[in-house]
Amino acid sequence: MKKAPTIRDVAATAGVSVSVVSRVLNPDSGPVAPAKRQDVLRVIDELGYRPRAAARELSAGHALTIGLVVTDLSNPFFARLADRIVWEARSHGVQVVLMTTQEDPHLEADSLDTLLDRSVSGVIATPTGGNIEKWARLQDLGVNVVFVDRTIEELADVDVVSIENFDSARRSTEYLIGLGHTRIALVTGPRQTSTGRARINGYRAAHEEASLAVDPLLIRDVPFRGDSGGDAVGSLLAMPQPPTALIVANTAQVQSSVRRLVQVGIRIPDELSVIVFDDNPWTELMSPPLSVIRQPLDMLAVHSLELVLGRMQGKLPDGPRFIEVKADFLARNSCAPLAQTAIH
Amino acid sequence: MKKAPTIRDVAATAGVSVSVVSRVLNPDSGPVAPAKRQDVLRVIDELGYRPRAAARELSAGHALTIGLVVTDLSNPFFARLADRIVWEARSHGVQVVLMTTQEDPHLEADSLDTLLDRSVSGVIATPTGGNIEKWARLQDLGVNVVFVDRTIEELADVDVVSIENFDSARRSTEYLIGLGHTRIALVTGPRQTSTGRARINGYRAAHEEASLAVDPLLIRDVPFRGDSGGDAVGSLLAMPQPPTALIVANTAQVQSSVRRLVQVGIRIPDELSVIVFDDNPWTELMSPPLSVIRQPLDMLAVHSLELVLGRMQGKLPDGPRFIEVKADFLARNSCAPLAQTAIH
DNA sequence: TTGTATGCGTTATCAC
DNA sequence: GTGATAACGCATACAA
Repeated sequence: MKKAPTIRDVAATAGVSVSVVSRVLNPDSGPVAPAKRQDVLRVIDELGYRPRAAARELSAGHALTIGLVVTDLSNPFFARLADRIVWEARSHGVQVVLMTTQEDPHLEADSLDTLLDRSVSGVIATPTGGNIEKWARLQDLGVNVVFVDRTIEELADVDVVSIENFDSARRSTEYLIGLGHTRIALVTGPRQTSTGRARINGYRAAHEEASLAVDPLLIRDVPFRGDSGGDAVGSLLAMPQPPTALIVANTAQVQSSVRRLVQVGIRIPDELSVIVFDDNPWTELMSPPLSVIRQPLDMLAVHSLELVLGRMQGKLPDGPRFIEVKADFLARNSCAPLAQTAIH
Repeated sequence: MKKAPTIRDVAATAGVSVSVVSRVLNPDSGPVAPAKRQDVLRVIDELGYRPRAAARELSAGHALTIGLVVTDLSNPFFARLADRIVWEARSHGVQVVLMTTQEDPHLEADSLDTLLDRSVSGVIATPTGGNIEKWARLQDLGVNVVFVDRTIEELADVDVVSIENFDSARRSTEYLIGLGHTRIALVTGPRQTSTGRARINGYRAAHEEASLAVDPLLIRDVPFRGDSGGDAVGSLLAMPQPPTALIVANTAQVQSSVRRLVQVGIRIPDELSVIVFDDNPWTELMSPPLSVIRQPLDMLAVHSLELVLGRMQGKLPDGPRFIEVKADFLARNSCAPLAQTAIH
């Protein structure tokens, strides 16, 4: 177990001073004679020298690193988001430290502290909704914060990237109304979240548009964690006058919801039309293939990274940005006109 | 945008020297009077002081960080593995920097360099198979390396955690043979990988045991990336004498393989019995629910983390460890006796 | 028990 | 063009 060479080793064996080596390492930091540059580069290669990140960061005051704070990587939505972000970040030479919160504000608080210790220059996060002061403090310390998928409205000055929640919910609802459904159930995220509210509003808007009353009992805002989606589905199906259509707009609860549907053996779309918010490949493999609102998480990833990096390089105008990306509705075979819907 | 307080700020406002502060920060590094300790702790809290990681690492010579190198987070197997590892690591106070390789040795090489720069004290990885010297160098520099799921046999002295590949393949094959099948196809990973070979051997062993000849054309070792699984399935189904059973033992290719099966509309298990290596929840949601070899990635995660941490704390005996965890076979409804299998 | 001084590896400032 | 040298923030050996 030998120890890694330092800039001094390079300087010594190349017969120059550390300043010269540093300058070839950071090309724009000063002049260096072409001949010496070659020498130094050769030695660097020979010795396998690599500058230590810790030293750089200490000197620079901040790290070429961003924090990625998601709730849970076992949710394919976040997993794929993370995948794209890591990938995109790499191509810009920035590392990603990953933290998960399990939707728990305490764990989130922990993560934010740690990120601060690391002096990351940016954070991409799906906030739990708590820790307002902590997020503010982070920003105050010069960390660029970008929220993705959700947001915290109390927090000014933070960039946000999300899908068109209102519109997506409205379109799905319209589609089902167009099929003749009047009792459409909605399983969505907590009302405390921006996402949850926007989707409920979209659902409502579609009803108003069609002069349809909405039965509040058909709207279930459930937590992101646990089996809440499945439970909601169970309870909806047990209603005296059950819904003939269902929209699962809580991405984290799609799997649990669908599992319940499969378990109770309800026939889709004959007995129930179904639309889910997801972009999971397996929705296509079911029978019938599920109609989905496909979340373009490539776009989410690209935009959020663009934002942090842009901020880091100071090449973005002041003032928070709000980017909404369109989510496509993909009709497959899980929805049918009400006419052919059996009576329960 | 104010700047974060340093240890000096704390020392000053607490009316002590930096060493005292440092000692309360690192309890076992020296004595400090109870009264002063309280003072310092109070000031730390008031100022919201947190030690900077970069400075600590520079001083210590290494970081309380591990690198996690996986091929691809859009593969749920790795996503969930990552989730568990991050979770487990957090509870031990170590951060995780995440990198993906896309199965590309070049990207992997890049990642290893970066990890070196960061002076991580440990790496958990799913190696691509290349970069032998680089892995060796990493170890030589004192980085604890743990391979998970796969391994590189040329590399001595590295800890490995994997599932019982040979046994899992053998049991699946035996199960199908027991059902009367004699033409069992196997889609697995590249023969260059330890995993791929072990699974082929297991498959072979089951055949020998039953005095059954193996048709080499039924064994398809395909890459981890791309649609190779689907293509293999297509080609298998097009054989003059197609298989009556299929084992997809390449976790990364399960989705593409199953998609193909769904596309061609083959009836499972009537026309084809199917077993896949996976632990993905959606396998249960299909009709019929797929029989699977369930990879206990909780165990993989826990063990690999235990190994790196154990090495980091020097509390593990010398010499490489090889941990194999059992994978359960879960019979669902995608396999049927040959008797009821239709003639193609 | 406490404080002072030095080093960790780099970058940046400034003389030369 | 180049080379000392002082930060950067923390830990630590050593002196007090």
